[in-house]
Amino acid sequence: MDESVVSKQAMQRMPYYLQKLKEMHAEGKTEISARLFAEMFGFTEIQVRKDLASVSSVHGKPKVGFKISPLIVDIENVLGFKHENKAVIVGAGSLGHALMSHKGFSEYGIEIVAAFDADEDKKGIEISGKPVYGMEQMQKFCNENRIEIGIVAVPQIAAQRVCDSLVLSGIKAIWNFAPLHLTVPRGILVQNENMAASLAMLFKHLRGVSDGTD
Amino acid sequence: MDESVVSKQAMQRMPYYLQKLKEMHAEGKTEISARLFAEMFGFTEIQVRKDLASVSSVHGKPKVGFKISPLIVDIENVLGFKHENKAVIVGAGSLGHALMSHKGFSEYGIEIVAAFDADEDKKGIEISGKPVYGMEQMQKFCNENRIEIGIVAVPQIAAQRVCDSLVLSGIKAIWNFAPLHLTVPRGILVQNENMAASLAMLFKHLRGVSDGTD
DNA sequence: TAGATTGTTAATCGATTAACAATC
DNA sequence: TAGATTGTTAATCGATTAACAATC
Repeated sequence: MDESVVSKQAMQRMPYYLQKLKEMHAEGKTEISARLFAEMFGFTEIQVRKDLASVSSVHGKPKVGFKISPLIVDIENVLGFKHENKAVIVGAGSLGHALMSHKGFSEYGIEIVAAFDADEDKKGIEISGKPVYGMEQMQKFCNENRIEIGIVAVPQIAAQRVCDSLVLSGIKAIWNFAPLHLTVPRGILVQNENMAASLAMLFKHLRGVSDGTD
Repeated sequence: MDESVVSKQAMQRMPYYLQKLKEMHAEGKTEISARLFAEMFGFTEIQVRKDLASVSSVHGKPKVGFKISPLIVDIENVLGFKHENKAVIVGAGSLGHALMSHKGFSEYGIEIVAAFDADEDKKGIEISGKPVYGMEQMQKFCNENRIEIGIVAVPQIAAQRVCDSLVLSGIKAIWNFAPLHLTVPRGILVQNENMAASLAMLFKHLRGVSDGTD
């Protein structure tokens, strides 16, 4: 009964399995084989098998594969999508707006409960039914509501300052959409939604392997 | 004169170096040492040195480090941020809106030139000075303007269909914001902006290492 | 010169893949 | 039983880290 170790990269593949499993479940299917997933996602069969085995509470059955229903529960548990994790967002600009309006987050176990913005005009408004407060109310609000996640959706120039305020407000993890490195005390996690890095990969592919040789 | 190999992961760290180098350049600084970067970003000194060496066109100088100006150019070249890459976006909802309004993309070498949306009401409007067309115009537009990048910002349910249309329109790379796996022909790259995976990492940290043990 | 910092070569670590036995 | 698919153990691969020589 070792604590099965799920590698960081396997963790990143889990949401894709989960999404497909839910779809198949809705279609009335009951089993999935590693081979089938491998084909769908373009992973190797062995990799999928290892991934599924590392999270599944029940063994896969030779010749049939893994049972879909328990697997859904297992993956949701591993991912943490089962708990409802409360988050606040800082920055009610167009990105903040998009995130607050996003319907799918509840499915990922995250609930955005409020936003904060330095702009006086935005104070007091609601976006998708969620209140927007002034920055000065952040600390009190986060403490009272035991918020653990802060989402940074402000321009680069304000990001570090906002990040510091979030830390002071008792936040434990920061989801950062600003394109820069945030400096935080030990014990606080910064998860970067690194669009620049994504684009870099994309361009690399476009230009092919032969470029910059001389 | 080997083609220096920049690893995939190093590639993802480059935007952070670039951002900081630009900042330092603006402050009038001329050199950066690996040690200093390591401290700033929480990487190891050796890793930073290897990263910088792998892209730098000029050797670093013992005791001083790397010259900032040429390094900026080198990293921009490696990342592909120098060329202006034209992209179209599909889905003019709140996320599409946020992406179209985002000022920083030009700095990353990407230019969003138009959006497409199935909603009749959105046809003909402009968002941040960029036109929104109906879906039926996509293929013609992309061919005529030799668009290589398509951004998918539609709900999950429409994503695969949109993806197929983009491929038919001659797109070479897809930047996918929908939370599912897209199936594409060989040779087409899908770069996922995988928010679910980010959140999974974040939750894992919040709940600490001890969870799901029994 | 002395010392800080780079560059290079080898060792380690983690993740993926391969080979093959186990089992429904 | 036969065959498909799982599970496990070993081999490979890529990235990081360590050790140390080179050099401004």
